[in-house]
Amino acid sequence: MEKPEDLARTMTLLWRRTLGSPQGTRGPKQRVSVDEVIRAGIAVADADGLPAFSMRKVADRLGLKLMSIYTYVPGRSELIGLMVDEVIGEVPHPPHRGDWRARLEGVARHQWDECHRHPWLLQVESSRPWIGPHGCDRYEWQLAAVEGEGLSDLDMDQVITMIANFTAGAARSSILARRTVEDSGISDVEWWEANAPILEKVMPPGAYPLSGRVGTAAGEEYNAVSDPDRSFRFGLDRLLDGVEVLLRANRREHRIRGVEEP
Amino acid sequence: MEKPEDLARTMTLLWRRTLGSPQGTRGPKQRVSVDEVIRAGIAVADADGLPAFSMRKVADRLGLKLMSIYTYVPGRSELIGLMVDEVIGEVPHPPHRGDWRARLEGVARHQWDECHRHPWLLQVESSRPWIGPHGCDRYEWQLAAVEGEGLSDLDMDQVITMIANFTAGAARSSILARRTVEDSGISDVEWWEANAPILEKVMPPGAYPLSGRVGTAAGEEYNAVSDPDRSFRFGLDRLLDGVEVLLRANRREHRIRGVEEP
DNA sequence: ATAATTTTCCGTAAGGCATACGGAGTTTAA
DNA sequence: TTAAACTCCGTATGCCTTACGGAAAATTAT
Repeated sequence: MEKPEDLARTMTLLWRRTLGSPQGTRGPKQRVSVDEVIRAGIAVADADGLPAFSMRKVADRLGLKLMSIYTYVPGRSELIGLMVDEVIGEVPHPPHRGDWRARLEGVARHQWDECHRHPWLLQVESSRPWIGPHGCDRYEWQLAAVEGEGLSDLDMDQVITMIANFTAGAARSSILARRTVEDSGISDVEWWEANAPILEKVMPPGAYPLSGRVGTAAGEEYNAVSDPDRSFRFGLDRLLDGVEVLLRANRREHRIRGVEEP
Repeated sequence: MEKPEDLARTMTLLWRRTLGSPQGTRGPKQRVSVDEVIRAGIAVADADGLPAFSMRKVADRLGLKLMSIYTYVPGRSELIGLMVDEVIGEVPHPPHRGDWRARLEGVARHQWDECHRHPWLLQVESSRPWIGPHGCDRYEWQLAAVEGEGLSDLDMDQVITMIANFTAGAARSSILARRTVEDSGISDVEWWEANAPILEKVMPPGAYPLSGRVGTAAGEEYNAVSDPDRSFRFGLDRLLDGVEVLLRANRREHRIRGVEEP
């Protein structure tokens, strides 16, 4: 579905800062820049989400007509790829400080914040992952957080992947919950008024003993049906405890084999 | 954006097995059933994914015309809600066996398999989560996996949420990777032919030392850019190690307080 | 200075989508 | 027998992406 020439063109757009603009200079000047198109795209996606993200809205925001956008980027999905790499580079990766645990927490928190700044990131499903400059920097920075702790190269990759997967899942829950309260055009009251009579009819008392007990406890503690931020911290703590178990096991094995430790 | 009467209607559709069909019997008989509509919807989503899921395709599959579908379900998003609950009930939850670790592994694996059977599940973003019968059963079953291990009600909820979040994130990666090799219309060769010259120009040797080292090791081991199933198992093992740490800490605290243990 | 070339901007149109509305026909209840 | 309720569906509105081609602008070649 994707033409090879579009692929090459998108790659040169992704790496435009490194490559410069090697175009012939004939023809009228462009009224805006690729960067402006990308930033406008991000603004639209931030405001409306990815399903409602349209080329027309990007054009409107720039004072251009719809079809002009296609002289800047090959198409919608390529523009989204460019937006993703742009957003990854938005907040610089802070230098790593503290022990491995603090560093990994930083990596996870960085991704968590990013997902909440641009909730459409988790809606992106490109057929090919684009290899852009900021994505590459990100991976290098993530790996640096676990370098020098005695993990194998493979386990370094696995640990990073695990953190990223968990964070993505938790952020997805969080964003979905936020959308629920924010932009569903129906109020909590209306929602309960419509649901309660049916749920009462359909759930005999004692039908869901554990759900009832736990749901009540959770509801009282959270004052809501869930507390995504808290779930993120809880899960991350357990995950890092698990990493600690792995690191300890590695160190023990090294000692048995007679390898020196710092 | 959602009308209250549609909400109530969808709830009675969700719980149709429990409620029966309390409709007046006037007018022509329906040519198909709601269940058939839902199953047709699932078939379409399985085949084409959620973005390409359309009411017209559902109608075509049932031998009906487009607008007739709207006499069965209020609209597209409500139909998707019904499809989700249907799919959750598709494979019965097996009774829990073994220790807590085996049980939680079963819970995670159940969700993992489900996501791969119906990859569109992770594309669903409803404004309101529908409370359906199978979803309720699922939560009860998940909680039963950690009941009786000395966790507080709140921590039971947190542990389940954590497993679900991680599994969702890992499954998302897995499904994205699968789609990349399967249905992007461009071959691996074409992809590299378009990317390699630019990447060579743009990545001086030594620019990404850790990525280079780890990426090479991972590539050789996986024979691919990633191995999602392996990442899932790795992450789940670390996660469960982390739960074990929590359980141990709980037990120690109980002992200090002089509470009996089984 | 003039012609050729390249590039931008954009109008139009094709083909997809959800769904609001209303009409025709069918079945049951009054 | 008539009124009501319900199903099926044709039509229309208003979104969406993107292929194609034309007009105008800016540079390069002559």
